Amino acid sequence: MAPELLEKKKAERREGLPPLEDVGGNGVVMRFAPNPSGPLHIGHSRVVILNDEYVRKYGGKFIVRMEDTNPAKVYPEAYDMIPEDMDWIGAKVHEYVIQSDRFDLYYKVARELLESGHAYMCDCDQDEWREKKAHKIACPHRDQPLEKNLEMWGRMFSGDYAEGEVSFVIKTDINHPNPALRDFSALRIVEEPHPRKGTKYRIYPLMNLSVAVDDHYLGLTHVLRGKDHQNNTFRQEYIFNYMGWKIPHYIHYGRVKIEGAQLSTSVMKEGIMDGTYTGWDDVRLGTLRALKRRGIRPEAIRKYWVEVGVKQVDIQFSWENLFAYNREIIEPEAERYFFVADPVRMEITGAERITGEAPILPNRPENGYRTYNLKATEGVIVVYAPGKDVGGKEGLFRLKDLCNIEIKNGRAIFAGNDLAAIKKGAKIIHWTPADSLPGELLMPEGTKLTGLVERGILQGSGEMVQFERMGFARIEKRGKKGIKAVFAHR
RNA sequence: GCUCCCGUAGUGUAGUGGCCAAUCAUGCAGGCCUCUCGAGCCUGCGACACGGGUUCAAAUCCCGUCGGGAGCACCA
Repeated sequence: MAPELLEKKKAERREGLPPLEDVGGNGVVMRFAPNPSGPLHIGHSRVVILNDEYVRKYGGKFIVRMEDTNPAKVYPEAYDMIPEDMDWIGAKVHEYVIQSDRFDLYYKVARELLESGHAYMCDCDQDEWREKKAHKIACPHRDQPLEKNLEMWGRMFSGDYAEGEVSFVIKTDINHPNPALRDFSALRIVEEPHPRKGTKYRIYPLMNLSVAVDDHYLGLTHVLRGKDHQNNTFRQEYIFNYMGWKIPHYIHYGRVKIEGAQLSTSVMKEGIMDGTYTGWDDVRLGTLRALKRRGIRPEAIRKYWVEVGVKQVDIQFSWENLFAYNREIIEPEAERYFFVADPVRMEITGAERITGEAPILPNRPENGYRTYNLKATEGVIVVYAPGKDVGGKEGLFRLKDLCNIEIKNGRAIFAGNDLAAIKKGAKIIHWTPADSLPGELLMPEGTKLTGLVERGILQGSGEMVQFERMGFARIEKRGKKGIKAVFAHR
């Protein structure tokens, strides 16, 4: 028998995203529909990446649609921040659409729905209406004649009603077993001025109307949305069916639980206002701006979400896994330096001169070395070491890439340069020469570590560095007076 | 209360009836390495929620239980 037949066949492991169904010759048309209430955060990035990946894979069009049909939730600067974030994350957007430019279209469709008997005008008390619906009871307006609906429609537009007094309701099935799917409002009065349109409009669509209308008129073929929209999809399907439109493929992905970063736009906004946060790129926030500042590469975020995929399972976001992908990207190019936090001054005796060198990039020695040439003044050579490593401790230590020292009775004595010391149990620590620069390292919790950084960092130019034995960091400021860096991860 | 969705190692993921005593990544533990709490190499740890059924055969199909999530707004 041929040997290959004896071997166990391993099933091919699927790479990348699962294929999309029913892709036509012109590819796909997909959308990302953010509410412009603030900049994008890590949660948004999932659907952005997924859409972008599919449009790249199949060709077609990626539309970003600003869903600003609730003036109270609009943060005007977001109209500019979102495209910036899309660019940073590396998404290729073919078209931007703003819903507040399309009110007339929503009115037109709503009017058609009213005339075809699939909707009604209702001025019931909101609470009573909801209560009736919960018990499968139709409100008196549900079956009123078209003339009456048209009359109320006209009065809504002419200003006879105040906010909250009337709404345009789409009929579904008042007896539907799923209470979430019984008749729903689709147009309501909003008096608050719109950041882009001022007081031009008073009648605002609710998302189920505007989304259905736009998904149709923008020609969407496939829509990715969170599982929390499942019922909205069912509601919108009523509109599609009433209008005789072809329904795009709606694909629902599971909820993502993200811990360890602030994602609530309102909390972030408030915190920035009152000074709790330094801005939208405060490292404690989960915004893309904050991640950028922390040295997280968009490619790592992309890889992470592609790996997670589009399943309906709810998942736990893993910073560890994201960092692992990021590390893979930055590790080869992050220049190595020593940063000593909480430095302890050490006076090494027993040597007049100590020299050493260390590669700037361990895997690319051709990129050069940091060289150390320390000379004694009045019999001592001064270096600084991390308080947590040497504070109050004794024994044999290896100053990485320099020499061994023996700490005894609080004094440091030169102990040769034999690497065998490591085998004998000498703890490897990092250190910094006497002429080092002040350094500040901003940690993800918002705290700052202060310490010393070796001068060689001034020769470097890369954005990302690795402070050996501490982790990767992004350099924000580099100058003769010192450096400021933001911690990324180990 | 009603309705919908989901349930593979710590985390994410592959797997749609036999090739699964279950894939890959990450994590963790140990080892190697003339020097990092980084990288690389090697070894190990670790999962089909549970119970029935269908079948010669089930992670994969059916039913039930349990567990998780979502919705029932004139927010998105």
